[in-house]
Amino acid sequence: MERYDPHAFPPFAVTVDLAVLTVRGDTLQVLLVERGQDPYRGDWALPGGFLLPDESAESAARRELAEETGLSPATAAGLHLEQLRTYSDPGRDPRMRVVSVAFTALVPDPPEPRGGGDAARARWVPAAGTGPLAFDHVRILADAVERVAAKFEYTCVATAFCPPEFTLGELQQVYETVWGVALDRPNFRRKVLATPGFVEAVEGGPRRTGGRGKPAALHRAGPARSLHPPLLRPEGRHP
Amino acid sequence: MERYDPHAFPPFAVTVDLAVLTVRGDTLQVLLVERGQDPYRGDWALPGGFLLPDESAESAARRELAEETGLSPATAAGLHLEQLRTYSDPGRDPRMRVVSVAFTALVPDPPEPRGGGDAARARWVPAAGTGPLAFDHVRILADAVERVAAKFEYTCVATAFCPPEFTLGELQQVYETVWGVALDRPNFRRKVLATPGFVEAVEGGPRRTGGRGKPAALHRAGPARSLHPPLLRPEGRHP
DNA sequence: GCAAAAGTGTTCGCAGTACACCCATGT
DNA sequence: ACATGGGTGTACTGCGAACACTTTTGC
Repeated sequence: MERYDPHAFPPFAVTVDLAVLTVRGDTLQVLLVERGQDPYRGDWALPGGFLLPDESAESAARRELAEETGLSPATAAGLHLEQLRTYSDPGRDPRMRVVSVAFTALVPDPPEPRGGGDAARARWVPAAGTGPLAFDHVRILADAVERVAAKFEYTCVATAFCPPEFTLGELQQVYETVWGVALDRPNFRRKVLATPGFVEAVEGGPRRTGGRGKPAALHRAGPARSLHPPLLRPEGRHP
Repeated sequence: MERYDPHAFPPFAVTVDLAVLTVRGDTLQVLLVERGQDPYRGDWALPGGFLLPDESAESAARRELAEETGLSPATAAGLHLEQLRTYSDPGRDPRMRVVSVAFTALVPDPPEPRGGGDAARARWVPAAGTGPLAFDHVRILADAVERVAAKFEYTCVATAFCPPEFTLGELQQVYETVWGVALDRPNFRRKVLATPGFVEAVEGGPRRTGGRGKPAALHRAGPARSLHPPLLRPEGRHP
């Protein structure tokens, strides 16, 4: 930094890109928007945009998240948002040098697709096997999915995919979807309940989920953020 | 991104900052440079610098790493370098908007301090309890140290702190230093050897380390990058 | 009654823990 | 001889895997 004239630095554009993930039914889905401008006009891409002059990447990401999901800023403020990594290869944007700070957002099921804000169109698609995406977004998406799957092992973020109150069956469904494996229900249940602060029981009547079967007890996300000992994927796969 | 004129984006300066860590004896140390220019002239800071117009953040980080450590580019190319996260708060640089991509580098002990390249002076200092640093570098350093400690649990990066050939005692010393705890030697040994690809035995004569004691067998870092099951810190502490 | 989902109990094996103990070298 | 660090063996314990079983609902 010492040998540069502060007024002669090479200028870059800085953007944020968001991998907004949700679990719907038994598939992990990602929010994509259709690009309305060149380059990649008409292609699908991760939502994102330029940093404004006076905001941090985190602020920009949360602003974009609220715009693209169509949620109120108050609701969007509570969503789980986490920096993934920064992509800076020259040539990743054909127009100019763009450095992009990528984020992963985990949202509970029902935020309706809605082509909110400015994006031409927006939709949820399965995160595995999206077609080609604009820029290097296929790689960003792959990194995001792998990171989330890895984080499930030693953190409590899985509850970010669940509504405020959820059953242990729903939480297990989230794990099984993200990991793509079946888990033993009794063991999963014990493991979760044995971790202090992972989930908290909700007093009051249980509810039925799909109607059939015994009504399940409801739980809330607890204050814990990490899982000790971790909950490891059956066939330990770490790339 | 759609509503912006490509030629009217807000410009930012982009830098890389490096937390270059090593284990010397029984302390984790970080490489600091003395700033030769305002702002923070005369203060200590993490090494780093601006991105050149045609390089990625990774390239810039490796270039700076070679310059600051004074190692040959060929040697520096083999060092463990990993993106940490990006710091973008407005006001983190008093002059202008600077977005910094931070990296963590792990180097084996003996790369001599050397105030290489352009930095006025450079020195190794204990990573815990450095005085105040320039910019937000105290926070970057803290994030780097915590990340490394966490990675030791489920990856094989610890060998990056060791020379090409090392003893299991040295590897254990690295773990104990980074975690700040004592480990049981027989159990550590079995755990490491039971993980395929973590370390490989070197044929040929054993060597003595400090002279005293039984000569230890030498090992090389193996091809494995992850640890399954993980090697957990005794008092599971994850912030 | 039957299917489906929640919830409980129990057995088994293995991995991590905590040691005791032997080996090889320098002083 | 003894201190120092390397290396091996072993008994105990607790968690996770696997699976049987009971409970409560909708149809």
